[in-house]
Amino acid sequence: MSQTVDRALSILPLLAQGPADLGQVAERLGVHKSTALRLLRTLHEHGLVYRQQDQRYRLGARLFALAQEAVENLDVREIAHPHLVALNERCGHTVHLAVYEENEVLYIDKVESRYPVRMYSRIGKPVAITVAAVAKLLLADLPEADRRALAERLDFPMYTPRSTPNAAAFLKELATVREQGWATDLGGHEESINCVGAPIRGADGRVVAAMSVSAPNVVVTAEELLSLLPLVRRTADAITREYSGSSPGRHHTPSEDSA
Amino acid sequence: MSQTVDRALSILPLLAQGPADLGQVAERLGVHKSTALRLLRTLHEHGLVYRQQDQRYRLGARLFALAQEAVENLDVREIAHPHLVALNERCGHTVHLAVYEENEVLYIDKVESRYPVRMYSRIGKPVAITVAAVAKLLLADLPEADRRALAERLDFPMYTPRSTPNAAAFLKELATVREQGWATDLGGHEESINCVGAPIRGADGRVVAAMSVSAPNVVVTAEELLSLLPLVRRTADAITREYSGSSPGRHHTPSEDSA
DNA sequence: CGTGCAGTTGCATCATGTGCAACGGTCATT
DNA sequence: AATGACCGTTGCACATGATGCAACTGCACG
Repeated sequence: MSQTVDRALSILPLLAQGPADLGQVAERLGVHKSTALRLLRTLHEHGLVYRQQDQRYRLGARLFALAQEAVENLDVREIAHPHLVALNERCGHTVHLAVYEENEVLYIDKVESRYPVRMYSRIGKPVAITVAAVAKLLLADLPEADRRALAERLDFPMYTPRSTPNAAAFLKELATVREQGWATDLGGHEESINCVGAPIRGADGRVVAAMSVSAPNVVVTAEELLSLLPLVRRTADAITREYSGSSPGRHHTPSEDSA
Repeated sequence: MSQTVDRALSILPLLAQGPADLGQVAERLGVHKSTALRLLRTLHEHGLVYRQQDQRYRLGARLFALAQEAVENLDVREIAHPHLVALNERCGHTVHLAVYEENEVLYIDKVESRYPVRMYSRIGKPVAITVAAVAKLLLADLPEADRRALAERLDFPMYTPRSTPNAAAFLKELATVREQGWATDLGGHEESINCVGAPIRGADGRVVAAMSVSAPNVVVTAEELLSLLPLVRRTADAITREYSGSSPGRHHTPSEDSA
């Protein structure tokens, strides 16, 4: 909507692919060098872009700062974290928390076995949206039309023989997940890794986040992992209760909304 | 330099503090609501900003994607990583890799004991620039004038009684580090954590990154950790050799540059 | 010593971003 | 129920501010 800003922001993904000099930026943007220069300077002032010794530009540090601050401030994450830690202490496995946003699913917290290490290593990276338990949970809650539209648009990479193969199977899986209120990923992403997950809901009943417990085959069998399901669901429900109950001050009104 | 872009980008740190609605954004930007709307829409189209159900805006997922891609593409990181892993396998402790940029020091890689987990949990967060071993290494290499100017500008929080107390002590410490070619942090940030670090240099001899090994008191004493210094230095030197030698294709000319 | 290339600057033009005022929807008040 | 306040949204006329050009600089290379 705003040409100048639009052009400036287009520079970011361009630089994400690797450093580029002024000429390259101008060319790939389709603008005059002087224009590109001014845009880059503005980005630079805000720290989003950094100029290395060879004069080429690359993405800057402030970007990390922003991403960091953003994730720190997510209400759900804050509320959920202690619950995730507690769950991890009881079962010992890796615990994930994820949200859905604009056709992407991303992890916003993770508790690793033993160490309570928040690791954002996969943030931003395309999560295996067609197979991950948390992805199924988040997508299952979308209105049917959206689910259908999304399924059509997706690729279905066969990470393993047990990966979701196509849109039809995916939609069926989502329907199941939607009905039963929990989800699994049994070797669909990595042959030897299984997950069980449950949804976290807002005051209006809609799924706002999803959590899962993951463990490799060699530690516990899929059956053993599934036996944790009640515990996982109880944890998710506890988070749901706290989240939908305690934050009426944050949201304008915790009621309405339909779309 | 470009007013429109400048305003748009100013929205990001604003939203990093927490979600805000249109009115708040417009007010804090000092522009008309309709202007703020158009800027937000543009940011939204690029995924940098997300609109939650209550219509308020917060930072978007693409931000993480960009930060992620950016860090993935850092040459030093790529080259250093296997060396860091090898070092970790030999000594078992946590290994960090950091760079300096625009008055900030940030971690770009980390190898945790046992697990080769890349953890960006501290990326973007103000690293304890006055005490961390890697920070000292990176800052020690700046031209003296810059060091002095920076030291004046800094705060010197006393994380522990052993933290660097003031600018004078800091500059002295940097001089020492500069001369000896390695640095430590003995309980200066967390009472029980010690670190030893060494610099990684580019072809021109300037410090481009720094690495360190950290371990808690309870596992190894400071003396024991210091005994790892030769190993740490050898690792850093190995990275230096590979980095300054092998990448003549990436940089225009691996020679010149002085500023 | 000249040629070519990349980054930078100043400037005239007009495209673009701007603020205003008016509309529509939702919620709170009387 | 009806009223009023508030917030997001739209269309528009104006002039601010972004654009591309051309000329200048500094550097590297032949």
